[in-house]
Amino acid sequence: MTAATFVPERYNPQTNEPHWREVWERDGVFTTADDDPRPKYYVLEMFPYPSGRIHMGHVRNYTMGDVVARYKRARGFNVLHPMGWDAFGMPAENAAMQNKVHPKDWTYQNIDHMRGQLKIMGLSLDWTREFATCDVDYYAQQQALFLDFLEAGLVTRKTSRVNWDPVDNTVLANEQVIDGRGWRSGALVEQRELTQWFFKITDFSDDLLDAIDGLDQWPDKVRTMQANWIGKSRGLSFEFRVKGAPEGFERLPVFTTRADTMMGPTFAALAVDHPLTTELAKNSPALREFIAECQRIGTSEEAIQTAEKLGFDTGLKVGHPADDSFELPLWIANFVLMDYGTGAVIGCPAHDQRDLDFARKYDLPVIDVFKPLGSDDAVEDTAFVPAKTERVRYVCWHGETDTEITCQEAMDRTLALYEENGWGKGVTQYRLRDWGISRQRYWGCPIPVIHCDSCGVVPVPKADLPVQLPDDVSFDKPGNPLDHHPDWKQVPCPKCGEAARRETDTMDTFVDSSWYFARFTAPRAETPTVPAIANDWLPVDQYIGGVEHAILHLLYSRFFSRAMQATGHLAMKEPFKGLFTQGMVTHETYKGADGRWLFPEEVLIEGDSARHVETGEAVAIGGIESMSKSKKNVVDPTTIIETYGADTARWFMLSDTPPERDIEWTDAGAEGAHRHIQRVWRLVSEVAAVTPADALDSKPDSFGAEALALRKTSHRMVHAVADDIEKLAFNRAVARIYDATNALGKALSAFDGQTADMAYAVREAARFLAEAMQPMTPHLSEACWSLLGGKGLMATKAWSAVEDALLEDDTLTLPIQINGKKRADLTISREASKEAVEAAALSDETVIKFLDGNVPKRVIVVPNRIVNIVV
RNA sequence: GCGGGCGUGGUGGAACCGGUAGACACACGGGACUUAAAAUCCCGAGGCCCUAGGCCGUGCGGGUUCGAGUCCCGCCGCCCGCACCA
Repeated sequence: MTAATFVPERYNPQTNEPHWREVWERDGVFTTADDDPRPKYYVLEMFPYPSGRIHMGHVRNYTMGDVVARYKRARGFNVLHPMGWDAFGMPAENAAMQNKVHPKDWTYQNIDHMRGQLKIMGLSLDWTREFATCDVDYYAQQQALFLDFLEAGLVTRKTSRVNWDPVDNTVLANEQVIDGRGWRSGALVEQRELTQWFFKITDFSDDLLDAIDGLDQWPDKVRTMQANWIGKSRGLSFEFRVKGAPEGFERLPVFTTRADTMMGPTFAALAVDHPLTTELAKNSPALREFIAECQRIGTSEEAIQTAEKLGFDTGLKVGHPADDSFELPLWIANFVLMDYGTGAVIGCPAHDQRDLDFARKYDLPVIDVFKPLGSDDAVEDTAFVPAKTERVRYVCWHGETDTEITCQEAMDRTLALYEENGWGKGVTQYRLRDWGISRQRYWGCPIPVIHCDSCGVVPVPKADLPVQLPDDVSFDKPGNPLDHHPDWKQVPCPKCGEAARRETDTMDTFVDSSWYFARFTAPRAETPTVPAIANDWLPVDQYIGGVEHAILHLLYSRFFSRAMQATGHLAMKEPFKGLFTQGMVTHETYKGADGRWLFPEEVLIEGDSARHVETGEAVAIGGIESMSKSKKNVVDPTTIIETYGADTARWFMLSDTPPERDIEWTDAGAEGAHRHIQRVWRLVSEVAAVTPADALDSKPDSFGAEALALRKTSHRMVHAVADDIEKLAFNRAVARIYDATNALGKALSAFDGQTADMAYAVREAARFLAEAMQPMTPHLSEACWSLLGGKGLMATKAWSAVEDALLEDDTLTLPIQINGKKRADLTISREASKEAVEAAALSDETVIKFLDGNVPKRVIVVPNRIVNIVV
């Protein structure tokens, strides 16, 4: 048979894919042993919340992780690649309220369904290690960790504010507050102060900040965001002397990062929840009304900072720390945060935009402390906020006039002056706050403590763990079901034996996800970790997930590693050695004539316009946005996999778009991906049919030009794909594979079946193609491998070694520029000296023509790169 | 508001350290095969100028450099996070 007469069968993913998954499962190919002598590699994708169905974002995330896992396995590593479920959280309780289904049943049903969906993706996961964070076995160990942290002094109780729905009598999450109202009741939200549990993450502020330097396999943007979140700053701490203050409030601590503006404040302001504000409100109905109004904004910093600036003049005056006779009016302002600094600020409108907006609104004076060099313009509606390193002219500065120094110098001098005179002192401040973990909800890990009237807060003895969630709960009334449960909280005090009450708060679900990666190393252990095993596997070599977790989840996990180290559960501080943040999956949006969103399958696209599949009504094509249920611009992975197979979905997710960027799902793209799968199968089938099965058993002594060219392409492809996968540049690997596929196709159509060198090159190219695609399209590759007579499973095969001699050419083509513009090409030996290259370039016909008799001023030769002739 | 990121043909993108801008793919157009269609294969293609050839071109405006998509300064647009969504 020849290539011309061979008619291949179409590749059928519906039969092939389940077959290979069964083989992998039968052979336990992806079950990981801890005692395997090979070097360990731990690859982990952020585990999913069991919402009910997997979405395309999961497909993308898990495909990327799987490529790394399969590739590393081929490179000889003992790979740990587990999967679990981030299973506690609000949606289960919402489902319970709406559909009368128990959160536990809802969650485990969702997990069962989603596990099935993940399995058909062909992921190389060790399912024997699976767990859900709502498994009693998991949260029991989390409670043990809590008790250890408590004992180690890493846990504290203090008050903090929550969004309170006065109609439903329940605490609201920030996302449940919409325009200042409760999402269900519509009531205006209030704020309440509750005593809550906190992890003392601020004990590690400096360490969490300093250690960012060592996270050299993390994206710079995430490192910057974490550093900014911790927000270490050096500034001036001083006191306001409050004239006519209520008793105990005569002196108020204040902190400012811009000490150099202390010559120009025009007001002082307190947070709405500052103790003095509360005190003054006792005798002022107007202030109480003002506070209530501010509190309707909610507790999120975003809402507070974007709200219109509001102020209330207390009528009190405070003295400037350097000159008590310089008096500033004391205001209450809604943009001052109680959580940062001391909840009191000194307002210098000329050099802070918020202060300026506030001053303009309430007609407060604006004093220019400094001006840009060469300008005498006074600030109008834009504050002048130069970088600390910028030189500016200080108009009037402690007796000096027109001093030109940098802001940093001015700050240093102010600090020194204040310390000398006892007006204030330099202090270091952090933006980072302790981590409040208390949630007034049912579906979370119970906090294992007991409140006793005589003994106070008593930890649950470890022997009494787990504190299990009761199953018999009702969601008929709002609020925390644990709190209204008839008897769950009634327990004797472990210390004195008297009647006491269980803590009814559960933990923030971020706690669950802050150590699951450690639990995967010993998922059934009766302690949180088995340190010897955990330390062998951790840190996670490559962690992959969405950018939306760049700060909180990752910072909390970093805290947990430190806390687990302090309590003897782990030996390392940093949980994730390599981090990759992938982009989202987007899709076009569609709206019907009545303005309702439409699912993509309801829409028929015709050129630039669209209409409804059934009704034929005109459909408006909207923007390309992140897939979301609310906008219906979602594509169900299961449908895609049923239509095209998992390999097509995987291939599409890796093609074209760089993994860190958003990818747009299009039908055309999916079809294109599928065509490639079919094409590879066709080519490999053809190779199997037209070349002898033993073609690779003996290597020909020499190769003709075409065979050599094909071999160069295949070897370079395997080499480059390996490099690209190491760098997680999957889209580049895909482009390389397309290239090699095209080369194989061309070689095959010219192949007459006679020459041994070409038979060898073609077989080799086909095997390399199947092999390089294995991490991405594992089912197809397994089928190709089998067809080509490969021994054993592709999934367990070692990555092929390439021949270095085939990777580089002896000659290369250099571009020649004249005055920076490309004018000619020069083909020359890779080994040629600079002088030889220069001589060859200057004697080039085109170059001579362009020089037109002019003598080059300069010739720049960058070896193996470029020649630039300057005339 | 604050913090972070991104922006290159009709589209997704490539260009590794500042060195040939547009690899590879999608969509499109033309051709081959076919009774026909699908599938497949081949060819074409950033824009402008009449061609040889040249000019312009990486969101916009400046700058540094022999040379800028890449570095610097200033804008514009879009996206993510903001501590109780996960």
